[in-house]
Amino acid sequence: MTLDLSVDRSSPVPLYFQLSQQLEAAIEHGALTPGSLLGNEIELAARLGLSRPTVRQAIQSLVDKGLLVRRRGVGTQVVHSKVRRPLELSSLYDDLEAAGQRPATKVLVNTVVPAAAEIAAALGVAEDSEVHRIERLRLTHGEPMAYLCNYLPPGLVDLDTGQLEATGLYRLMRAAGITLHSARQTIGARAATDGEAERLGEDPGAPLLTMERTTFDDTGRAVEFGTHTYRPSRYSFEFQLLVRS
Amino acid sequence: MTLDLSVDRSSPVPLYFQLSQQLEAAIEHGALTPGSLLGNEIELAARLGLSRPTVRQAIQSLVDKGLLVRRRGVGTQVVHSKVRRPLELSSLYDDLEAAGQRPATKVLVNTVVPAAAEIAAALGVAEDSEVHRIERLRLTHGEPMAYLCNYLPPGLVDLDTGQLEATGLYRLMRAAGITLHSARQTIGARAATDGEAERLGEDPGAPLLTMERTTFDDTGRAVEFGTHTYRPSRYSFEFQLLVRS
DNA sequence: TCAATGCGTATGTCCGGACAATCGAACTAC
DNA sequence: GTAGTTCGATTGTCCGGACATACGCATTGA
Repeated sequence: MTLDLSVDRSSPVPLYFQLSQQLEAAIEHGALTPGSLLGNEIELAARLGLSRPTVRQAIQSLVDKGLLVRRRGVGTQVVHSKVRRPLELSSLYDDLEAAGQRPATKVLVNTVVPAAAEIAAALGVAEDSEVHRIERLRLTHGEPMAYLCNYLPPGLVDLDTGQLEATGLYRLMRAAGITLHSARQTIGARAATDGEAERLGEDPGAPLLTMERTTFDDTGRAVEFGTHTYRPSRYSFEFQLLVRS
Repeated sequence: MTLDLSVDRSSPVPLYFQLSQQLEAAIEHGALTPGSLLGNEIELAARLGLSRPTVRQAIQSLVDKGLLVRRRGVGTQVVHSKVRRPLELSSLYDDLEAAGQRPATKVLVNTVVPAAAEIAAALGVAEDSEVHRIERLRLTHGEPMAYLCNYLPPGLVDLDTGQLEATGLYRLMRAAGITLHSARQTIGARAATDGEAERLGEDPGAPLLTMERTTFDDTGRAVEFGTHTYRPSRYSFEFQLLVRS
């Protein structure tokens, strides 16, 4: 069966984007079965009344997502494996919400403190200058799941405790006009201290999953530094990687 | 100072790639300082004797890498933050080698076993069909750092114990003509069992960092499944993320 | 003084075409 | 029958141009 594709030239949505979305939907929906050829670009362009560069741009975006593979002299085919999340920079809150977990947040601390050396270095501010400090407990199904401690440079976001409990930190930052660009992460493990064990409902010495992250906006400014600890029985990092070729 | 750029039209290397490499080198080297504008595409194309699409392709590849940011009506500027590793699908061996650690590998088991249910499901083969099983101990500075257990479908790679001790598994697979495409990973933590503690030189119940991974080639075939455990005092996952926009 | 408007500039999108490089298969010669 | 060759198909690279869109800034107006 030939795929039912069409584009709307009166729409403000770019043509290549319309096409790539339709192709992605067709793959998701099963209309394009894994391993099948996509048909050559020239003919596809002619069929849709588009130019080849436009069609190529649409296909390329799906190749970058890992859904398609191009082979010179052969064609473009659909990759078998179901790519779920190519590991984007996401907030724990969004992740849980997407998984249908209905997360709850309890703000333990929301204050301004002088920056310790490590914090100042990560955020690129002067030592002992004032930074925001937020401590939160994230719960699912009424049980604590993670303890989140974050630091932010002053003046970037208005950190309202009520909003922090209703949504994620990243969403607040984006709403404040910050363009998130990249983040440097370290994931490790260690034994719980007495205080951590108490907060998370674990025993002292129990294994904890830890994550440390510094986030940058598109000007290269550090906009957030956080140290998180997770209960490994209730959370693990799961993601999909693509080879960069 | 105007940047010293040039392309070699007689080279088989694509022009856009030559340009992107020179730009990347200039950024790395500091000739292009963070935050500086790159100059408009039209003029850059004219200066190099290239067309604008070619210049755009070069710039776009660096934008995808997170080194540049485009702003319509403004220009293209260099991002401040130093992007190190955009989290590619890499082997532990290569990572350690790149860090100058000189890793050592001890192959504990290299055999063929019937696939248990979990393994068969991950690799997409029939239960109890034969699969390769490899158990390795990775050491740095003479100390154990990770215990790696991997399963591979039969007939893909010739698993020579000597080669396994001299290099990483991924390198062997690539050498065997396998095109690695994507991998699904889960990172977590748990307490060490008695056997694990013994192998890694930790105490029973000590926190361990765990990673489970299934790797696929570009036809969507699962080509490897592995469960790894790391000593958190000696290893943690460190990487850089980019927002997909 | 401050807000609204207009303009220049740069990137975003799209077109139509050309030639090269590579893969797979059919074909041919031994 | 097998190995080497040719050839068609398809993607890779590159060109030159056109118009749309958004941002920053200067100008203008209230």
